[in-house]
Amino acid sequence: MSRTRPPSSIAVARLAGVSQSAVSRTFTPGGIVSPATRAKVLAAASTLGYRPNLLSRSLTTGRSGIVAVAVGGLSNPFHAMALDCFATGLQRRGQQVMLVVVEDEWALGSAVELLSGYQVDAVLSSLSVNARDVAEALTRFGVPIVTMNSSVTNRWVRTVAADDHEAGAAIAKHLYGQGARRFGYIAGRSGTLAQERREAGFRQGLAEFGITDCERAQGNHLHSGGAASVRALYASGTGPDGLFCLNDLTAMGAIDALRVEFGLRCPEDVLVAGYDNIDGSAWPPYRLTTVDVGLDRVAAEAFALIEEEDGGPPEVLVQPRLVLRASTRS
Amino acid sequence: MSRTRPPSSIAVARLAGVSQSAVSRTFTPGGIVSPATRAKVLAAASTLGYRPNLLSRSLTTGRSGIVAVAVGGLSNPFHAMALDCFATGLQRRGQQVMLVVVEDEWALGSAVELLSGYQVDAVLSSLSVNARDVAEALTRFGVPIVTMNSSVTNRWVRTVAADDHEAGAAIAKHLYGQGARRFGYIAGRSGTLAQERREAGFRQGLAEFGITDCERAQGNHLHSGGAASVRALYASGTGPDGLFCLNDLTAMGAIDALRVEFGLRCPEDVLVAGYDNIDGSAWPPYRLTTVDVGLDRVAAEAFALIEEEDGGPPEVLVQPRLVLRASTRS
DNA sequence: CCCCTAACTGCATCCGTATGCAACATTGGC
DNA sequence: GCCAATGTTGCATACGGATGCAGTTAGGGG
Repeated sequence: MSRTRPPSSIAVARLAGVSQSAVSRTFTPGGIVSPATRAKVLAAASTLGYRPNLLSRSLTTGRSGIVAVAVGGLSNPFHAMALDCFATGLQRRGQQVMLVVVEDEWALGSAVELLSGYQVDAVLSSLSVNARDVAEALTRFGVPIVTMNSSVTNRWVRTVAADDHEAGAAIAKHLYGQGARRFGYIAGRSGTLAQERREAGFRQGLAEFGITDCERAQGNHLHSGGAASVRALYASGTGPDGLFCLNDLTAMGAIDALRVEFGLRCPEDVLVAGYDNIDGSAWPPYRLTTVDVGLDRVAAEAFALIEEEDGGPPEVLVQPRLVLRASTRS
Repeated sequence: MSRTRPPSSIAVARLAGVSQSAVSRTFTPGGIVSPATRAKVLAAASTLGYRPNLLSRSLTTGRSGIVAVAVGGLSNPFHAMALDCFATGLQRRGQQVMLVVVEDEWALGSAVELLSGYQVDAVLSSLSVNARDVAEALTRFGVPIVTMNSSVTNRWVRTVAADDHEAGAAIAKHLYGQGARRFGYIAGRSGTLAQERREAGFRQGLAEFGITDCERAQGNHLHSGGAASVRALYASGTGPDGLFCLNDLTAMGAIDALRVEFGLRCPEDVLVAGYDNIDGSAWPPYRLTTVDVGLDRVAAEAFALIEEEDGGPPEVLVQPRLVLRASTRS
């Protein structure tokens, strides 16, 4: 596509019969120009279709106005929600979003390396950083990074976390209160912090009722993993009657498999709870009890963190909210 | 966050005892430097943690390496899928993604205005452009724009379209073949082209069986709109026994409402088909017959278009694929 | 009517990198 | 031992815009 260079401030200045600085000042917020000059400049700019080149502006100002957002696979609605939240929030604040889709925290490292070349003002990530060497690598770029649920933080890597432990315990208490006595937990793929905290909280919650047994299966954060886990848990003998899944997608897969493959009803035979409060969790086939982390608040805290002067807290905790629905109403 | 400016090529040059141009050539693909100099430069660069500033590079080269992607609300999984496709494809091609979340095509106009200030090399959008003045506004920026399903195209605004008309007709034929005789169509909010083509194709398909009656309701592209439309269609008397919805989310809402609010079964009482083939459409409660537009091919064609020299086709058509599932198996 | 001040303008320079051009060194051929 | 060809290097400048500083102008007060 043969692109001719767009008009520069010099071209506008020439047409308007003023200096290039006058053009620059006209388009710089807070720039001092007389109304007459401003009018001439704006007229010339509009006939030429001039728009200031924001990249070269960032050369002098040192701020690009670009914030990078790194998210995991968008086929998980939670990641899509998080991205939507971050992106619209940033747009409202007049910042641009550079998107990176990333597999895991190691990919985050190389992504940030690349992004630092684009002088991004900050990086927001819905992934967590739990490996010390990844955190150190990220630190090298001198870019403020805000992640979700990281266990490793430092001057440049901060985190906004939901109180997953608390939420896990609350789910345990709720399930017990609804009459469940044989418990199961369906985990995610890797040992992420969110995952570990939810499970630990759940088990501690159970322990308070003197329950130490809790079956466990490994999913993949997706619908298919929930279904596969149910197959593993219920294949022989009686499975759990209270099931906590690390996220909604997993829980929905679990419910579907319980019904279709084992003829078990939810909530009559098995109580199921999830996490994330994605749109689908509220639909009639599921009516899933779940946990809403409050992405709006997470985003707001993240925005505050990247503006924070040095010395801000390395970790901010947000209180998630239990969403009770029919999937756990016995 | 007090950020100290990152090291520049001059700093590296000084440390390595060479000229700034030598540093530049070392980091420019195809740059001519002797192995000895390159080694010195790389050593100095690594001790300083130097990364070339890609923004100032784009100042001289005229290409930023940034492609903008504009998508509608990400709570619709289809948009999330499209974004995922575009983003991973662009990343693989070494381009960066600037994301804009946008309400409608008018918002697209102002978004592109802003983006052109960032010298994006191209704009990909999962929205369609149907208003002539929007298309003309977009043209002013001299940025190649590839949209989905636009009815207005020109030198700068091209489009990759799925053959929605054909797909709509195929759905009609399929529903008729499965025994449906009273038909209904649930539309989207606005008069987008995709929407109109799907409906027109559906009606034409019905016409081939001599059917000219087709009830109609207006949804909102979301689950809630499908449910509301079903309420409108089935409130009085017998509703349709063959229902085509402009997208999967709407269809899933329709199915849920049919079952929960009217006690109607799908597919036994009503055949329901959707469009998009989002993940959830395959889950047991729905097993939705739908249309897969083949986002991979769409993305590939879009990439080809933005590289095309002048004179490429303004519109590329992609053949969608019918996905038959239990929701239409009588 | 004059002087001082405030408002504005343009000049020059800088931001970090790319690149045409001339200068330079090295090597080989004769 | 001289010249030319080849391969490197640095100098200078350009990209588009922001800004300190000095100079200009207009306006107000005495």
